[in-house]
Amino acid sequence: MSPVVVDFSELKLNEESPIYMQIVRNVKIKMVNRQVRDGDELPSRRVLSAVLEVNPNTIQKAYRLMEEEGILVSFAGSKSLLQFDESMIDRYRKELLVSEAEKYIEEVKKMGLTAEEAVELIKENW
Amino acid sequence: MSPVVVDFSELKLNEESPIYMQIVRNVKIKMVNRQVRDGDELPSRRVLSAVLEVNPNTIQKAYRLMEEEGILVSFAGSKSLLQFDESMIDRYRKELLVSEAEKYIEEVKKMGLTAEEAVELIKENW
DNA sequence: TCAACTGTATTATTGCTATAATACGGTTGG
DNA sequence: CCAACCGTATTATAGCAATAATACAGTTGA
Repeated sequence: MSPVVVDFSELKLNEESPIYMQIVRNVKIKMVNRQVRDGDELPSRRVLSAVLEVNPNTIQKAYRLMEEEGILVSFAGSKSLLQFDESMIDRYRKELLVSEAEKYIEEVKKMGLTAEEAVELIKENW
Repeated sequence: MSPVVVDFSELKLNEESPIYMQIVRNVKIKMVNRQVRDGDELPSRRVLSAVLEVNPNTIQKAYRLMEEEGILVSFAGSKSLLQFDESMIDRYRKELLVSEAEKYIEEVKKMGLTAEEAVELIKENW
């Protein structure tokens, strides 16, 4: 069976948060969306740095962070493999979604919106 | 008539964006919420730096940015006054609200939510 | 086998945000 | 008048993210 190497070619980086955090976040979103599976392989640091056009050290920082979170295992001189189960997917899904909702709610409350107006604003801009 | 000096004592700074930008954004929100009026006076750089416990240079950067946006006029050795009209309030209100909605929508779409689910998530977390 | 990869580590440099410590000249109120 | 404010400007330092250029040892596949 051919190895499954995760694709990052569609990832668009922005300047609102550190690149290494955007990469970690992107992996979590792929987990939630079932675009990656337990055991899938991440591109090497050097390959991904070329694909995303960022420094290898930045990729290393992202990978190290995922290792510390326990979703990535690296073997010296070898592959880097994703490692996670359903409970982690559930946790990340909730974390990602609720934090986005809370951010939105906090900001529109500052501008005096009601829940109904906040909902209407979402529908208008969907 | 006693001068109206804008209050910043309730402003909570975070570390998600530069302080000087948070200050500018806070003034715009105050405009939208009618908490400030055209002609109101901002605290001096030194006073606000003491209130917010940040460096005077950071306040200067925020004030300079507002001058460049045309909502603040400063007189050397004298007061700093807000200057804006209804059309600017309308513009800022739309800018602030739509950008928040778009950010939320973009993120939850990444996780495959439908418009209905996105709305439900807002209601649940309101 | 061995060249080409892999992960890992180090040092230097750049840019931005923020702090710190001053300095200078204009404005103002008692 | 003049002390106490004001806005403005400069220089130095620090931390973080990111880049750049290497280096080294382990793994792997043709």
